Amino acid sequence: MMQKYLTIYHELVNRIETDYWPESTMLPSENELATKYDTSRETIRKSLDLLVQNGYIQKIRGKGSVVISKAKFNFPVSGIVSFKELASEMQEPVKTLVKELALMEPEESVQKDLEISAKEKVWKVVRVREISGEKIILDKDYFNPHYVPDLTTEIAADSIYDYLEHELGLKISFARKEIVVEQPTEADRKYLDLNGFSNVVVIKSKVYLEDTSLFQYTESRHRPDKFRFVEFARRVHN
Amino acid sequence: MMQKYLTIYHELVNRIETDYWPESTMLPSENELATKYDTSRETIRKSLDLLVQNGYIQKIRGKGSVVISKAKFNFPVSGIVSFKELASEMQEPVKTLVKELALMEPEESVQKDLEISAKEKVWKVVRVREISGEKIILDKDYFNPHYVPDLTTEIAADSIYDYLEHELGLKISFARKEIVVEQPTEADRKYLDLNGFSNVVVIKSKVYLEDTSLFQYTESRHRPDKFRFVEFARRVHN
DNA sequence: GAGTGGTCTAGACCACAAC
DNA sequence: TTGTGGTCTAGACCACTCC
Repeated sequence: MMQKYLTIYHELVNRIETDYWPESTMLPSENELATKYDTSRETIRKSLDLLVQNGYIQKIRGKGSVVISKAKFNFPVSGIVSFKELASEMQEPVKTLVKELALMEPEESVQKDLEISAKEKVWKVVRVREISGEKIILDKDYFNPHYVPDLTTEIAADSIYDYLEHELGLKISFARKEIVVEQPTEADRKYLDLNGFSNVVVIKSKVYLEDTSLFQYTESRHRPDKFRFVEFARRVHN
Repeated sequence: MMQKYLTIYHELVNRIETDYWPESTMLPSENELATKYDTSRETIRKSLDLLVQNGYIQKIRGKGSVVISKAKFNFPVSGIVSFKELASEMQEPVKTLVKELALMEPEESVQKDLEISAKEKVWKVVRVREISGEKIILDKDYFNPHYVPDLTTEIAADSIYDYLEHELGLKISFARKEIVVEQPTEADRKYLDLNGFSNVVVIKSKVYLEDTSLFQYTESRHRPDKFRFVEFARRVHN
């Protein structure tokens, strides 16, 4: 049995996404919802908090909750969401090409990024993402073998995250990301269809497990014309 | 009197940022904190939720809350945080140059972005941000005059957000942002020290008030070598 | 004055981790 | 078995909006 507040949250999301409640509609009041779902107001508020965080509604004190949802879609900015998950929401056909997969002694910079002591080996995976037949993204992943003892080309071609979460039972929890623009490296020129572009957009991520251990460092290198990042942000007055 | 949970949140943030609780320390349990602050556990949990959202701690079921904070700093990515706020956290000297300020009939694209009917005028503000003597960022802001009737060069040179929030009493609430890479425009070439770069990173934002009305559209155009965006992301399993 | 969302309480039971 | 965080409840009072 799923938690009440999550069940209610999903039902409300559904009503918004199916336009049962179109944009700028007022939701029923918290008391009404509590009665309707036969629960307490605090539980309803927990569901509404999720709607607020995910950009579906805006609460207005003394008035109520307004639907503000718009089309929402992210372009592949990997790190905490798997490429397979993103690809499933995209229109264009996508393909993954595994270029490199090895357990090796890492370069010094990676050693530092993965916070690993010298001489420890790491998994290095290099993959190209092809979108509509063009090689757009170069993903370089490094895994701490303490958490990821084995990897195969089959896994890398499908979804490493699927494998980690469902086969190994790892619980991925949070990531620290950084987006910068860099000069293309040799590997970028070799593997990507750069079309003369003299920059690539790079998303660098450190990914952590539920117990706060760092297990992955990733660089996702994008051709700039195909890069797009969307965000919903709230102004905080803490 | 500030709300209890915010007061407690700030006190906990302070303990983390001053290294009273360094990284990977275990916080006192929720029950201990509730006793210590003479409050209920739910109130403590509200404070801890804020710490989680802002990347200070990670909660582990059955164990406790671990400090995960690292140095946190954002490079000027304007839209929902004012440049003045960002500048105050930066090391380098910054300067704002107002290049244009006028109430005018907007181009068609801006009309659309601001969701304004034809023939309505908008405030257009063009400003250059100089960092360590280099012209790095070009900010183009458009305001709906229904919410922002007056603007002056003095306000634009200092902080428009200060003026909106403290003088006009506007309550800025949320924004939808998009980050893309574009070719430099004529204005970019004219106003910025592009140093031969053939791309600019553009952050486009629509900014909304508490009552969900759209009042501002902004393009913040950055020289790519000085652009940097950092993010803390959680993996959601909703 | 009636209705809304914001805060806070004092309990309860649960799933999970550690011993 | 004990202690932790996760969920849920039924109430209370407040600040705010609207009529």
